[in-house]
Amino acid sequence: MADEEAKKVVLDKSDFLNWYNDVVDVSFLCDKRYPIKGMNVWTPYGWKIMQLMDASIRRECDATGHQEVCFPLLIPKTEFQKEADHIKGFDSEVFWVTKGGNNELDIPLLLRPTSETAMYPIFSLWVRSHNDLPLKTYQIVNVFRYETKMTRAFIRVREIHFFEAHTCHKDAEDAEMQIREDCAIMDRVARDLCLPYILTRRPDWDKFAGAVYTIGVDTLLPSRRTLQLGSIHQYHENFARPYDIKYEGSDKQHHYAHQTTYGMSERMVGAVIGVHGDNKGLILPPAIAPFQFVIIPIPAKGKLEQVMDGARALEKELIALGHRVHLDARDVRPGSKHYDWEIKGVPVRIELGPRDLENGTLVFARRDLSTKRTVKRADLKEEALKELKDIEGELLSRAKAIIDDGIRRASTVEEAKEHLSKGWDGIIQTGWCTDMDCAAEMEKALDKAFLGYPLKDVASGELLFSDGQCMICGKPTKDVVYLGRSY
RNA sequence: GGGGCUGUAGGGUAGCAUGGUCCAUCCUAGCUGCUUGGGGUGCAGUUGACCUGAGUUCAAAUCUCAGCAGCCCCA
Repeated sequence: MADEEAKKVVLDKSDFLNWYNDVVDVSFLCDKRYPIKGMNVWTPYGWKIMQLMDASIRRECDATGHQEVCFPLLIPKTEFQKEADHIKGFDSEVFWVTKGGNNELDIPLLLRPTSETAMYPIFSLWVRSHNDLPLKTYQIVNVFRYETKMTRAFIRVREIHFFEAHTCHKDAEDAEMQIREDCAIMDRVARDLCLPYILTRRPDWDKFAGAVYTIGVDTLLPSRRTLQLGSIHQYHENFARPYDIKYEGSDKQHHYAHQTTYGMSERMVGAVIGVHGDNKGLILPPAIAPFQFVIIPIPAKGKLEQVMDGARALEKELIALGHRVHLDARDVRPGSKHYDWEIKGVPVRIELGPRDLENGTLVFARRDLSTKRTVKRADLKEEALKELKDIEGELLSRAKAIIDDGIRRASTVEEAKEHLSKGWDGIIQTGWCTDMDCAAEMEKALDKAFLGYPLKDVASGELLFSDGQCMICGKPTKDVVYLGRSY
């Protein structure tokens, strides 16, 4: 099937999970027919979106002094086992390589589920003195996790296109600064995706295996369930000790490095699909749309060549202006081109026909609002920029509206149920005394899981506190928690 | 982790209960030709499939078992 063509189905976003599968299918972002569970093929169009997201991440990492590296895919079992909590966390979901040719391997190798245990033995060689710090690295590679639950394109897969930053610092304070920088990077990347998000510190039982604490970055889908965009981890010396990452300080003493990591994945593609898409298909934010403009020529008898010449000139000019453009020159009717590119989420379709050639105009069709307007050909530069900016603004404000109505406060179970009884099923903000029994009872009463402790804002990294009471036992507490449901 | 359902051309389906009617139905997409062209043109012709393996049987798309894959529900 040619990449340009889209299939016909009836999309219904009110049935979110089916809608999601259908929209991935018809927009053909990946080919799910590869015969291994949870391993899909990236199509040219889907891969381009991922690459543009990667480019956004690379730009931000490079600008903040990170260096891109690439570590091997295989990790010896012996290295993997050095940090106890880490093993426990990943044990059940690693793929093992146990044979080379016909020979059993002496030391089994595993496909990285994440790269701590691949990188840190080498970090211990790289980090010698305080002059080597901070060490800020990242890589964009595939990781493997043996998911036993049902897989879902981009959201739960076994081969994951993954970004991971790994840093080493001289002390805890420097590592904290890194985490704040990570939040700032997240903020800029999320802006490209037009996705607002929620920052929470995960509860202890839900933190990354081996971390001191984990900050989760979640966006909210229209179904008011969360989808994780990324996570940021503070390790302190937890990995530096078993992997012996030490440096000699200016005090001539040897110290363990303090480490952080930051992860994001192809799940962001899932989030963009889920948050922005509608019953006509995808809606892509301009920053990551493979084509920001698609030109649809409207031919007429005897004027085909003139129209095509005009279309080619228009294409050339838009490219020169720095936009990603596609001229759809297929010999099919214009109407079917509209449908095809609508499904694929192209922000702006530009019609150019004989009338436009005569009048010196173009017709802009916006994907997000489904509106058309006529613009002067002479104003192309300004109009093109304005259109993309307007679309970004519209997508962001729609997504913000989902989050704004997605979190509600409740100090008692009754109050929470009051919210939930009206068909609203979002995130509940409440107080928690930190007692585990209360946590379990809370999750059960609300039929939701702990998301974590919300952060006050991106810049400070501080938690949001308030004078409240535990939802279950009523004891006074300053701790504020979010409970919700996730994909 | 437990349970249920499903697997037929690129996609969607009929056939399966009661094995033979099926070198397998229809829609769509593909290909060839003509026609058409500001939101899914129309006509004619045409290519293409029973998930894999084992079993039962004179005979398997259809029954049995296993594997693989997909979907759903519950914990």
